[in-house]
Amino acid sequence: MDKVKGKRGSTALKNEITAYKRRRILEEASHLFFEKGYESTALDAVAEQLHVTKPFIYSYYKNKGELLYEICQTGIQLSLNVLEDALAVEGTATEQLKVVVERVARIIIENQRYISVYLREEKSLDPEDARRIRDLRHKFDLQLSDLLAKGKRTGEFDIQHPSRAAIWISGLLSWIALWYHDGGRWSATEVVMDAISTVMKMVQPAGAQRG
Amino acid sequence: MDKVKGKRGSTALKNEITAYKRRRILEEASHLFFEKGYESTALDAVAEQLHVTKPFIYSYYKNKGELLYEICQTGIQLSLNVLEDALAVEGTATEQLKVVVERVARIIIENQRYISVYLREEKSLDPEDARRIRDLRHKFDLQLSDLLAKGKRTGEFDIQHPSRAAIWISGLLSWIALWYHDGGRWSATEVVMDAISTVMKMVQPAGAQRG
DNA sequence: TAAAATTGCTACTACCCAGTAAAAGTAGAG
DNA sequence: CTCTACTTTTACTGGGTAGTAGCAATTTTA
Repeated sequence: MDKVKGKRGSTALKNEITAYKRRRILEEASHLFFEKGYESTALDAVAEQLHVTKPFIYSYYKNKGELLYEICQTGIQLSLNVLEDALAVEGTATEQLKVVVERVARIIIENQRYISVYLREEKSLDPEDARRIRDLRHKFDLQLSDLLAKGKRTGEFDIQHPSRAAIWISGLLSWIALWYHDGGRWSATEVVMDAISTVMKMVQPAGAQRG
Repeated sequence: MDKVKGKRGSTALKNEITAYKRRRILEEASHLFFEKGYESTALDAVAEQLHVTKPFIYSYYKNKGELLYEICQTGIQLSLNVLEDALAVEGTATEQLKVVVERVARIIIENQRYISVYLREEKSLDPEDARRIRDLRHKFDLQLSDLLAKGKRTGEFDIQHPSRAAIWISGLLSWIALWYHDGGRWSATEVVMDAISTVMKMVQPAGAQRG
């Protein structure tokens, strides 16, 4: 029996279970926040989806705001991670940009709930939390901007202002979260492909060939 | 004394005053909904801004939802009107598209509050109201799509699928409402100009000159 | 100036929901 | 079997707000 910090038994497994419960709570909360909006969703409704009660949630999350923070943070952090992974792939700016757009578009479609809850509910976040997430987005835009600047130097891209171009591109990607829906007019793959070619046209110099 | 429909006196002026009061209510409501979100804004707060009381608002609007509807509807209707005006201007598809993007971008910046409240709070709308506004947006996308299709036929535009391109373009325009802010890094004019050149690059065939 | 209509406000209700205290239930250790 | 630690629930409070009934003030009409 280890008395380390007052805990006993197989803490490893216990932590996994706790983590699992937290994930499930987050999942159902994100569904409901996405469907009905944050303020219109009662934690009792989230609890009901999980067949538990509200105080159950409160023993895994400090309050409703923390739940919102984790949802918003998750979406943005995932996008940022994917961007950084994609940038690590060797290649020309053109090749890298294609990989970035493809992967980020995919992750946004897969995590649509998280991203769109963030875009819609930013105002409901605790100001400090909002700032932290804005910093992540800023990091995203900066890295994208650096890539565009690199492509501009090599002559691959024709853009006037990399940081403004980065905003249009990250906007185009975010926009997917706001209108895409499963089983809609277009498949995820079509949307991703179209996002790639649209972004490439935005940056390609006049006279360039279609990639 | 005209007993027409139970009204008397100078109904014309009275109606103007009533309309003015409704506009003022809408204006303050849109400010607060924009700053704090719809559900987090109490009608008492709106009343306070106007130096009146809540029942005052209820004598000009049926309920809080009607206020939200008018705000959302206003923003979208304005954009649609501007699009239709712009399409009435004679010219090639290229010229028309430039005019469309310029005017719509401007109207979106001018009416940012209305547009972004709509984008964020669509889920809080009465389903019937939401449908009506979605129809307006759909009309917008269709007209834009027709313009793109026309440009494609004449060879001015190189796009695979006009209706998907229309979504990217209307997304790019809507996106402005979500990140632009007065006194920020870029002026309204810079943003509008950049929107135009970005959209034109999205549709221009390979080998085309910068406009 | 008095009646009638209109306009706005005071004061209230009814409901919803975030958050909590404390009890009940459950499982492992000896 | 029972003590202990942990998990989940029952049952509640407090604060906030949408919406309303009815009164008070003002303006209009005659």
